[in-house]
Amino acid sequence: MEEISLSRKERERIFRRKEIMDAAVKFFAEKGFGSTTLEEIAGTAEFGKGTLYNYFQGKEEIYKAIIDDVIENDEEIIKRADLDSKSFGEFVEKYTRDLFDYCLKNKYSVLLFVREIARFDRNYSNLNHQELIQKYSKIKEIFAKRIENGIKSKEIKKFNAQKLVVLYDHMIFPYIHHLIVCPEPGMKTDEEINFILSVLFEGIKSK
Amino acid sequence: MEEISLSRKERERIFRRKEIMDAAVKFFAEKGFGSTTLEEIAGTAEFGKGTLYNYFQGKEEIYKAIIDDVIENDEEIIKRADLDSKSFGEFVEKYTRDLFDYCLKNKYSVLLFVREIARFDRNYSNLNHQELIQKYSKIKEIFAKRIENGIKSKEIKKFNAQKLVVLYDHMIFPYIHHLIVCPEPGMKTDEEINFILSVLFEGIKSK
Amino acid sequence: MEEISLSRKERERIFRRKEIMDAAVKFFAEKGFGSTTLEEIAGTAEFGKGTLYNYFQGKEEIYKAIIDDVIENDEEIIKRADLDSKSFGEFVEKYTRDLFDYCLKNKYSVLLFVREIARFDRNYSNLNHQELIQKYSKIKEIFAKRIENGIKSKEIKKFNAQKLVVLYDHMIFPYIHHLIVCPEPGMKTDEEINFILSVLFEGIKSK
Amino acid sequence: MEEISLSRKERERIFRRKEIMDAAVKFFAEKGFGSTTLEEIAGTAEFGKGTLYNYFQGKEEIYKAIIDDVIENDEEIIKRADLDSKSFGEFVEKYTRDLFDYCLKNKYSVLLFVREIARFDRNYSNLNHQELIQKYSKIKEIFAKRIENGIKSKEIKKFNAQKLVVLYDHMIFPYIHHLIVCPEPGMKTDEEINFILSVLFEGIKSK
DNA sequence: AATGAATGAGATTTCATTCAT
DNA sequence: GATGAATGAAATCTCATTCAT
Repeated sequence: MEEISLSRKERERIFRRKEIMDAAVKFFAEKGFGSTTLEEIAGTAEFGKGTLYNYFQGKEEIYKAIIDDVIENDEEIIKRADLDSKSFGEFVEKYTRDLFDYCLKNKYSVLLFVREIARFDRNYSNLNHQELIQKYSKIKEIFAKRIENGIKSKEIKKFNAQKLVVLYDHMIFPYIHHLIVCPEPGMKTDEEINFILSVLFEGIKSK
Repeated sequence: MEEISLSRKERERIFRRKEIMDAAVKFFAEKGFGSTTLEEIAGTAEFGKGTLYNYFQGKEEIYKAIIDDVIENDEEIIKRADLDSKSFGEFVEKYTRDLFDYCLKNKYSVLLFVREIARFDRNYSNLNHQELIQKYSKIKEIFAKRIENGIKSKEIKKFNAQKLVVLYDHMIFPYIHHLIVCPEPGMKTDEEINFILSVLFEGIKSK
Repeated sequence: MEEISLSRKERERIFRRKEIMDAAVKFFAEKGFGSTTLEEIAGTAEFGKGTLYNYFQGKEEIYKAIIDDVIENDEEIIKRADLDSKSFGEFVEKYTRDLFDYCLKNKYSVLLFVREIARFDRNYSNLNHQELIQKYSKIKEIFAKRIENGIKSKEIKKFNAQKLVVLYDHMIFPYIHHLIVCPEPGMKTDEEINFILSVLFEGIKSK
Repeated sequence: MEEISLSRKERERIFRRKEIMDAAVKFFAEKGFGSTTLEEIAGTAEFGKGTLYNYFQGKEEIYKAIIDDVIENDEEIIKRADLDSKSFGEFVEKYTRDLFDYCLKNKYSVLLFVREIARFDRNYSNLNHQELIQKYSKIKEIFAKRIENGIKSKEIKKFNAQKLVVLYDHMIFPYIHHLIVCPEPGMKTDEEINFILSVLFEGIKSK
């Protein structure tokens, strides 16, 4: 009985944390960390200011939790794509498709990620994100390994894998972001994915 | 005589504005607008805090002036490339090369631009950037027109021009940024440009 | 139950606003708006600096609230005198007496009013006091109407009513102020009122 | 020659001091000491900010010089009236008339005086005005003495002289101020003086 | 657990005064 | 003597955090 009660409490706690993060991500994405106030977040989350402190240690922890969440999802997505695919092409397509789905459901997370990803290249951060940066590095490593395999199997040309990862990340997130922010009626995910992957694989030059 | 004297003052004023902007861009880029303090800016610029107010109306104006400066340079660069090139390939190469040069000399501006460019898609801004956004739109229009011409002349495949511009912008700035932040010794600009343009034109798939 | 609880909070809020205003009026009166600091006000009100902002939007709002309060009280006093009196003499005596009472209990408000009343003649104000000025005009109108009636009923001589109001106001407030600031031991309100009303009604010339 | 040159310089110096004071009085009167900036004053006086310091030690000295000037003129006016008149009535009339003339030529001085006179009752001042207050006391003494004489000679009723002075001062300055600020076309000084003196001497009650 | 009033450290901004030109 | 750029002390204002209820 007690265990069940605790478990419900625990579930509620996680649910409320998520609600706060959902409220916060919008502001962090649009205004940046320093220009966002806890009052805005609390107001949007429909909690009192003080209540946030029952769920997070402070502003920074909310921020970290959001980024963490995005990275964790990204990691899960890439791992699944890695497992479920054989060729490099298959891998990228699956990864891109699932990323798309995730982003469409979490539009402010993408915007935040687009704005923050630049910092991850190095420790360009006033906050201490060592763990986050390391987690993000793992994702990049998985990608890089698949690229190297793709090169070995002659599926793709011989490129510097690190650079290609950078190129992909900085191409895919802003592009998704653009689709979210400037949506065209009748947009079809498949077509968009085909477009971006065709550019990536075939280039823009006509044959 | 008097005219020269006035002109010197004016030149000095512009020079000092630039010094302040140079000090500020570093912080805006690394920490974001809201987390940057005027004290940091003033300290780096080696001015007293109050002196900044003789050159700018406030923190926001400094920020705007920096973005404005980047966009103005971008505009100049793309216009020159537009004039000096015949084919689309020639145009992109020239534009990319000059952008590279500019960015290598203004590394914090790129970083700032990478972080802020996402906002320009829509009015995602706590600051009022109408003019800036319009200026940036003009740059994109020039690019889009060249793409359409490239499509007409069968130089490149039939893509949605708007989307391709987005793709290019969000690919080139982060990539340059990455090179600046994670520099490899012996990096050669030409090779980097060849790499990114080869991906863009030919794709990554081996033939 | 809930209603009572809400009401207590609201009452407390109003009470604290008044405490801040009471602390502020002293400084505004003695030193003027521009030379008064929020630190002084907060210190005297025994609040932290930031707390003031939970009750007022800023320094200016505190100032306006004080003036507003004085004018509101003045309005109430003159309206009651207007209702409770028949002859003009009765009216002025009642109004003057109640004004005296109010002023003796709110000495800094008088001082402030004496210093600021001059601005009300016209929009001589760096602050925007349109509403306040209008409220004050209403008070003057009530007085002017009574004067006109007094003239009609031959109780008083034929004067320009507007000018007489000005004269009364600029005579009564400074005089009360003088009594507060330079109090003589054994001062009796009745005698003071008799003095000022005798001058006003009979003049100083001996018969 | 040198003496003449010095003398011209000295005259110019005094002239420029006056110009600065004329510019300043407007702002001190309208906005108060603390809310007036030297930049405003310098701008209006058509001098550079730094130039003010060649003529005054600082903001406070400008302020003092203005009040000093008003009081000196007031003193001169009352002294002349004192000398040139026999009866109390004659004295008050002459004093009032000359005060009117002076005020009409120095409208901001009156406004300033109206706003500052309240402080003189006691040392209600953040600035140190001991000398000014003493000077002003002298003026009041001259007036009080004439009142006492007027009482002795049965010209006027037996009033407390101090209080009557207060009443006169606080009646005359605001009234003049009102005429300046809300001027009616065709206003005649003589009539206004007659009005105010008739109230003062005869009262408002109809016989 | 939820709240929001209170707080004060720290941010932005103002401005009298100085001083090199 | 005239100037206005530079300054920093001091002002206003913001807001993350605490804490009593």
